[in-house]
Amino acid sequence: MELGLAGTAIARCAVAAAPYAIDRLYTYRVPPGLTLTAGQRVAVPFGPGNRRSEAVVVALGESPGDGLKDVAEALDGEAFLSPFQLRLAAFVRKRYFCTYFDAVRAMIPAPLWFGVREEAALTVSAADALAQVKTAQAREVVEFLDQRGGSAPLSALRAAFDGEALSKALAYLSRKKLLKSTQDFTRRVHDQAEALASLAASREEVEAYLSAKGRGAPLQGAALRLLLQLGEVSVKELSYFTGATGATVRRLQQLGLISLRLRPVFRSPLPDYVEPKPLPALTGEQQAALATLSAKLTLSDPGVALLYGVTGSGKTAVYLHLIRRALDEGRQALYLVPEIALTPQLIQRLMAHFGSDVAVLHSALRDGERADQWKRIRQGKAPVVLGTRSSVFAPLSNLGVIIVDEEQEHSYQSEQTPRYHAREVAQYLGRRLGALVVLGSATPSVESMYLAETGVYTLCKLTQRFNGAALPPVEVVDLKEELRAGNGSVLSRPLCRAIEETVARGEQCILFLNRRGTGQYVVCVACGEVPQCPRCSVSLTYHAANGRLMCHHCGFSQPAAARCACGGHRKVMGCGTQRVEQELHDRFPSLAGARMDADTVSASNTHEDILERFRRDKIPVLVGTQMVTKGLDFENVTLVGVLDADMSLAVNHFRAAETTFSLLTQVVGRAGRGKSPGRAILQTMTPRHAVIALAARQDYDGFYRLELPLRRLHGMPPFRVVYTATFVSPSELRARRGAEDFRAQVANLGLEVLGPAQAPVFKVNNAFRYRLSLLGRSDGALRQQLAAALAAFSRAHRGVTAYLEGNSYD
DNA sequence: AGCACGCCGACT
DNA sequence: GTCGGCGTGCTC
Repeated sequence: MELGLAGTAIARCAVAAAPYAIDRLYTYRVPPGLTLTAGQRVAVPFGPGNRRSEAVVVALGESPGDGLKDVAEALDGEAFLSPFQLRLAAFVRKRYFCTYFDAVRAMIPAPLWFGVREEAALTVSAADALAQVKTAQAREVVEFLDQRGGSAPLSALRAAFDGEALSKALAYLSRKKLLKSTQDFTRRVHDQAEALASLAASREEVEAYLSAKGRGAPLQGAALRLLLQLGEVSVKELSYFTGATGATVRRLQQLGLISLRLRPVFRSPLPDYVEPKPLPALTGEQQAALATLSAKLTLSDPGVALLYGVTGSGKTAVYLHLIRRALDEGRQALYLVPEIALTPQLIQRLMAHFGSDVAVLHSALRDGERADQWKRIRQGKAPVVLGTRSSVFAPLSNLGVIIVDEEQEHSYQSEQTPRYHAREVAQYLGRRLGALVVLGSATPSVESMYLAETGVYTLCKLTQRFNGAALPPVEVVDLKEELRAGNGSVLSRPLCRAIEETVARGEQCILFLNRRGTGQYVVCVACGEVPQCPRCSVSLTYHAANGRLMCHHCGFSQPAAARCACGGHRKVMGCGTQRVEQELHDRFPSLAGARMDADTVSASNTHEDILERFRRDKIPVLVGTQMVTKGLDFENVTLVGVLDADMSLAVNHFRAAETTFSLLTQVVGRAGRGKSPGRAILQTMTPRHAVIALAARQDYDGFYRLELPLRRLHGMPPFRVVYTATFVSPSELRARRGAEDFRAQVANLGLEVLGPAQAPVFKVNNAFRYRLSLLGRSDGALRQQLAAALAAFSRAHRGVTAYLEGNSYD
């Protein structure tokens, strides 16, 4: 220890309570007796009221500092995040305009977050408090607390009182110093462990004990004999096989014959065992791609590769070989997929080759499973990680390869703070850890293809379908013509004929509804009124399952009354999958159908259940949304119908054409994966639209050559970055003024600014949203200037929340 | 954001 | 006087 000059031990922390406007690392004194490590979570006092806030220690040091507050307590026993993850958090903060803590929290799986429990306590006796309190609400709160011995959790108060009145009363009481609130932090999920028993005495001693007991104590005898045979056995198994109870085990432990130890148990969603298989044999083309890619694995800066392979060309086989190579180099592999639905089939394949080296991470896992998969990864027990967007933050520090499959999918873009894009984060990881990043797609995003074409990425192509099968022929049906012929149904005549023919051959069909989230709604037949959300500027969606009208933005719901306020009858509208199912039934009464969408998929009736039934029972028709497009591989499906091919073109977004093309190509690719040839039918209102025609021909190159000049012309990605700034306030005027002010503030940064315009959903939860689009170069200096402008804005505009995002994928 | 402080008008 | 509303300043 230094003499005299020794400074105080300090911790620089990312504090949860610090909003964007004042976000920086805050310095606290580490009180004597507390030892901290960078990456550990702590509780600190913050603000004038010294409310306790969660924080993460980012760095430790010494300083002469005085006037520093003390760290209140350590929440973790050891570092929770690695030094690398802390660096990654710093990158995320800079890149995505969020706070340190937002960035750090992204690295932690939600089940391992701390929850705050807030408790309100009277500081004086209830009688003394009542003597000083005049308002009725505050008196009621004091009495409520008094009945509970002077204190109660805030949640109990919230349940008992009206929200507005309660916050007034609490503010009043704490102003008078009659009330103090405390915060403590608890974790949702705890570690699980199992007890293992083993012999603590020598074989001879145990045998001596057994013969001395003779026929007495049969349970002890059975337990000891099992242990003699097996060595170490979990107490659970010991009880199961011998009937021994906790008492028997305790007695044996007291006698010194056995000892117990705890071993952590990892709760797991993975199958216990998958039959091992050799890696799939590769075609010449696949081998060439693998050779190019694996040559990069050993480079110190392998860069990014785009694996552009037509549907069914066997990209997955290349990935598997690449993962094998990475493992052989002693390194880890991260395999990202856009949808949870894709993981079950992939887990089987990965485990067949890599066994217990595989971990899986996504938000549909149960809390305990998710937490434990994460811990296995952190402990280095699972060098192969399969997961969705958020698993790009998995605690891997020795990555050799990162695969981003279906890289064009917008589900890689996070919709919550931090609004990161997993493909971008993957590229950061690649650079920092010297890992190869492989972007895979049959329809790459225009950005990625542009970077591959200009030599920034390495381009690998797979042009042949794996089994040599031809792509299915595609027929485009003009729905306007159907209407003219008097067919207003969602099923055109050619599609109906095709369904009949397919079913007659004992083959199966998939009907795809290009519905983007919006479901069914109700409308009054008499006055035409559509029930709106009282808090948001959207119509309420009808949910048949609970018979309620619900708002997808704020959670509002109400029973779906059969009659409107005017007395008129209400009718369910919208081309949902339900309606398609109904029309199918009307047209083909004897035909069985299955439906897959957000309404029919649930915890007890998963994707896999529905798909398994479809496969096993040879259900003739499957009707579904987005979910049916992804990676399904059914040999017996020979007809794919797209009911409304142009739906996603109507969206006013620069990526509309790309999304539509990609979606249609994927859907069409679902047909004819087996021995029988497949076919596809696209129903559309705009049969001459270039994107529809190109998708019908499965002509990606044609699409790219059409789209790139348009992007260049409009200054859209990849030529510029679209920054989107959103301004939210309960006051419409303030939100708009805010947007105008920000526009003025960034006027000299050389950006093209569009707006302010009302956001697509103008009002959400009684708050109004205005938006600015800023087009500009993607460079660090500009981002820094924008970040500074945003922070200054937040300080200057009270009551307006501003968000900024620099990679609009949504 | 969340809190304290200070100023003001209104009620009592 | 005391309360609530609102603008302003600060957060290790």
